[in-house]
Amino acid sequence: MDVTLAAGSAWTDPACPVARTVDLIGDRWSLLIIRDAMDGATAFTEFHQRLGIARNILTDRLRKLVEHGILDKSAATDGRRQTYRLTEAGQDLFTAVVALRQWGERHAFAPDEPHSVLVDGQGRELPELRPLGQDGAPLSAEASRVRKTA
Amino acid sequence: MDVTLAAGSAWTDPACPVARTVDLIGDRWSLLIIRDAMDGATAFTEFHQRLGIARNILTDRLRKLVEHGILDKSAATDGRRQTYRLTEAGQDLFTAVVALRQWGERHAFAPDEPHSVLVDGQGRELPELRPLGQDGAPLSAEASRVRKTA
DNA sequence: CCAATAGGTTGCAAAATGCAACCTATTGGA
DNA sequence: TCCAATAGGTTGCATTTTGCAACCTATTGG
Repeated sequence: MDVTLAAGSAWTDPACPVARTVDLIGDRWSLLIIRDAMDGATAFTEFHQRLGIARNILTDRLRKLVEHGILDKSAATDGRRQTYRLTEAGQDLFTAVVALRQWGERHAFAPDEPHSVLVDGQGRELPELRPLGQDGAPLSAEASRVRKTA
Repeated sequence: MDVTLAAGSAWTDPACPVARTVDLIGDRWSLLIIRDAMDGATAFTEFHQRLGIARNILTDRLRKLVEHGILDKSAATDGRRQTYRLTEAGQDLFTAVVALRQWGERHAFAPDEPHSVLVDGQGRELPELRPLGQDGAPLSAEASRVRKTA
């Protein structure tokens, strides 16, 4: 596998996986495009209507997401449509999207404010995601640390 | 609790917790500031040096993160320093940071490329985070759906 | 065969970002 | 006691990114 950012641009912090991920999808729109793709959107117009994003920016973001191996672009059977689908790497962002969603539910809404809910096949809300240590106990930021590369 | 964006600006998608979270921390720097705060950074200069961010932008991001209840600002015992600490809401972003980190480890590095590693108190790497259904089985994006608010 | 649909591109204005110089308060040491 | 260094900003200006609206081309269904 060969992973690259745009030609002529460099990683913000090459050794840090968080920074690399932010470099790839950390703008105002990419994650929402991915969210909608997970919710079934596949066509340009569909993303445009759901998001209210400017068309030229959407073009650019879709191109970059394809470039970065997160979306796959193909011609639909209907010859005028293009189909954008999540690659395996794109689907693997599900965990991150769920984590951001659950944080938003807890901290970005007033207690009485309604919001959409992510449910499983049986219509039940998902349990809260939490990092665990190797021993299976919940792990906090203070109880962990970043081991720098040699 | 009262949650607001900047005065004069509106949520990109008010009913969606993912979108609200992105509105709050979805720019090139906020998540990296939070990452460094989790790694022990507390002072303006410390963030500036670790990130290589422009000073005026750092000032702006720190102010917004404080405004949004993610960081807390206080005068240090050393009268010239300010101390920025994660609030409870800020610490609660740990799950999201871990999810983004683990995705980056899996998809933003070539197999032989070195990267920093997050370890628990005993120096052991964390297990991979995965969303589960109420039944405890791993849940994929396709097996879930978003239930819109009435 | 023609209007509607789909997926763009282009030009220009507005906003966000980055850089470097400057400013003020506190501090520690000679 | 004073003064250079430290810390945390602010300001002005250039560059980059974003947003809006108009335009373009190919395909489709009636």
